[in-house]
Amino acid sequence: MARANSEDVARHAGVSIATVSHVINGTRFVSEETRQKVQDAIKALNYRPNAVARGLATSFTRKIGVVVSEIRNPFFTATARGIEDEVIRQRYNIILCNTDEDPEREDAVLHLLGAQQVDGLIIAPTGARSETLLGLAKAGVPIVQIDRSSPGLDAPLIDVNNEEGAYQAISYLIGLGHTRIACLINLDVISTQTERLQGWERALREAGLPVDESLIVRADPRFFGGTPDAKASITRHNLPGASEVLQGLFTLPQRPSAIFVASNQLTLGTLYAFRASGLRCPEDISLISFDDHDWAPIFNPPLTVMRQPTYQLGQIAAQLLMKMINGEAVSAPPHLQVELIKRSSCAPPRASNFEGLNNDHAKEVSAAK
Amino acid sequence: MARANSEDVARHAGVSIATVSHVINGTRFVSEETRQKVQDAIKALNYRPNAVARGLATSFTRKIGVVVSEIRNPFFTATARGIEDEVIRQRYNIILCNTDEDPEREDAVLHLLGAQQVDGLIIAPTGARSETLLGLAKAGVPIVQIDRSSPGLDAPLIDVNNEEGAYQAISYLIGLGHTRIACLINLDVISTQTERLQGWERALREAGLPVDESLIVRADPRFFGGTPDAKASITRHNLPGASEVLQGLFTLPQRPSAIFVASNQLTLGTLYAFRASGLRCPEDISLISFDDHDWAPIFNPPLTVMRQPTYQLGQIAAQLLMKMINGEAVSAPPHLQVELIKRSSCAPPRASNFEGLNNDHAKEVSAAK
DNA sequence: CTGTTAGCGCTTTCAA
DNA sequence: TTGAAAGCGCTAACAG
Repeated sequence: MARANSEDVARHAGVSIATVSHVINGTRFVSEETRQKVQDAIKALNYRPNAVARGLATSFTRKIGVVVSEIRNPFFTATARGIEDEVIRQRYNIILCNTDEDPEREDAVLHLLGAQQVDGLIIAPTGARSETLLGLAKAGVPIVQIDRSSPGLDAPLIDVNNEEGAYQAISYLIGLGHTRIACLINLDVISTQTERLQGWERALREAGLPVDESLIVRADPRFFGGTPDAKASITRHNLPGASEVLQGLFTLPQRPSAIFVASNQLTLGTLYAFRASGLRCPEDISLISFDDHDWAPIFNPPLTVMRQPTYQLGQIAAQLLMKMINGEAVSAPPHLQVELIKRSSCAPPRASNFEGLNNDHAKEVSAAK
Repeated sequence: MARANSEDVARHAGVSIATVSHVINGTRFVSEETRQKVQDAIKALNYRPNAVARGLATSFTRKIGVVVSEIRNPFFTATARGIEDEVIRQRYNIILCNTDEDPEREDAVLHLLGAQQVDGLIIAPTGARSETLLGLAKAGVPIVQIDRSSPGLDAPLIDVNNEEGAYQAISYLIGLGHTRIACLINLDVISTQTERLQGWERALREAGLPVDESLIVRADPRFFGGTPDAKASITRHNLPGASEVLQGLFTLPQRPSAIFVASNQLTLGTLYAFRASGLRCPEDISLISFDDHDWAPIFNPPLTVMRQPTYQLGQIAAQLLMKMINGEAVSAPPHLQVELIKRSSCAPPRASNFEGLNNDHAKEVSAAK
């Protein structure tokens, strides 16, 4: 049962193929009578226009590319959902691709997306400069960047006020009385991470606190925590590895009394490390992290976080892209705002943190090895 | 800077357009010499074949549709990732669509996908019979179902042994000494839910335990828990609503000593309800639920779950679909196996569950109203 | 108010 | 070993 095409419809309705096209697209006047005949024929033959043929003729394919590092990262999951909800209303589809922060894979998917003639692109670029991406831009493909920006690319970026958000988070901790606040980030080729690091530093400086480089810790971004699933294909390091990074910090003579986690992918690993080191949160150490999680409010302790409007971020990116596709002028939008959600993982530091207890923990940790 | 097409390449290389096509696709012999000229021209012009034109000519678009109810459900997120990893190797892309378990939206996305001439479809269908889906199947579009099956559709289904998994979960609880085990499910038009309910019932019967219908509770499947994000557009009920459903159960004269949650979307809501009712897990009530979460191992208590191989499920579905697209014969694959992950949310029931403590809780709850 | 026709960029017979 | 040319299904001048 081959699908009918517009010629079949035209024949069935006794009109020309052009008329069929025009009643479908409402692109020129058609008398009520013929319009009805065409509609009937369409129904009778169960005709569905072929978007591929249309795409070839018009150069509009009604598909956009959505490129993220990892769809399992809840940040991107929500963003992708926001995008889809937005574009589906205009009968657009999204082609979803993952890069794993790997410039090679990014390159590969961009080539495919280019070949597919997507009408536009929403991308969370890897940190690396991408000639392929620049080429797409030069070829006239509308592009919107999300979360971070790609070197050399002139395309609107939808992101949050990372520097300010981090500044607020650290200031909150300082207000609680903390003076040694660690900062955990992942890849520093990702602009969000460096921006948040800057916010950390500015807050400390403005408070007249020392900026101790040893409190900056980097960990593998591909760590998602419990890894209940088969993620071996993309996971370089496993659980103990991520935990170890933090444990080095926790056995410092002057252990930090609080930790700021700049990446949602690192939060679970941090919580694991607390547990492995026997640190209680917030009694022994406070925690504030970027991104909320649906389990955060009922975790023990409920997590204080910097929430990002992820779904909305996707929506806005999609709205902007659709405008660009429609040839409308667009202006660079302002940062979205992060929001401090105070729950219970931050508390004033206890005096004991800096004395006996700290040493006890250090002993426990060494004993565990 | 318009993109070069095969004609440009042909001209530049001094050969025919047909030859260009053949060197690109390796579809007939071309002398080493001309092949080289073509390759050079391709490089010089930075030529990229247009997949849309190719799709029109060959009727293979190298796109497959992936239809899930909600990409933010971690089950589908992982599945989608498994699919993408699998198909990207064959230079296929996925078009991702959400249905929200809404037959109308399902219908809409299926129409779009059909128009886009996808080479195949992987779908977690809503419970409703879909003429559009059946039409696609009849039109010869290869289809693989995941997680659940659509009424009347004859397409391979990749799922887990739901009935058996539920049976194992309940048997485990019975082995611990539980006799009143509640079963929380969502939409009973979804086959996974009814299958798990059947497993619950069989385990009880085989153990000679009473099957008390009042222990079967249905809750809104669109509940994701803390909803840190703007999900208003798809969420019918809010937090208190979901919690209430459970609280009715917990104030029963003979409160269950354990609860089996048949949907990962209901787990967070259950944990909220525990908290709201002042029930400690596992001291007052045991919990076992379908699907693992990355936060489950470090939750308080660490959650005992029935883990599903989600990523692998996607991979297998994609492998099967690619075979179908390539015209290979495929046979219905066996169920994937769920795995009981024992952590700490299940414990033997305490005598007090059935006496004083129970009434205390009932009082607390009524007092709270 | 409607029909004819030339593409869109590629694949694929059929010839040579 | 290669080329010419007819589509794939649709849109959009151009004509009437």
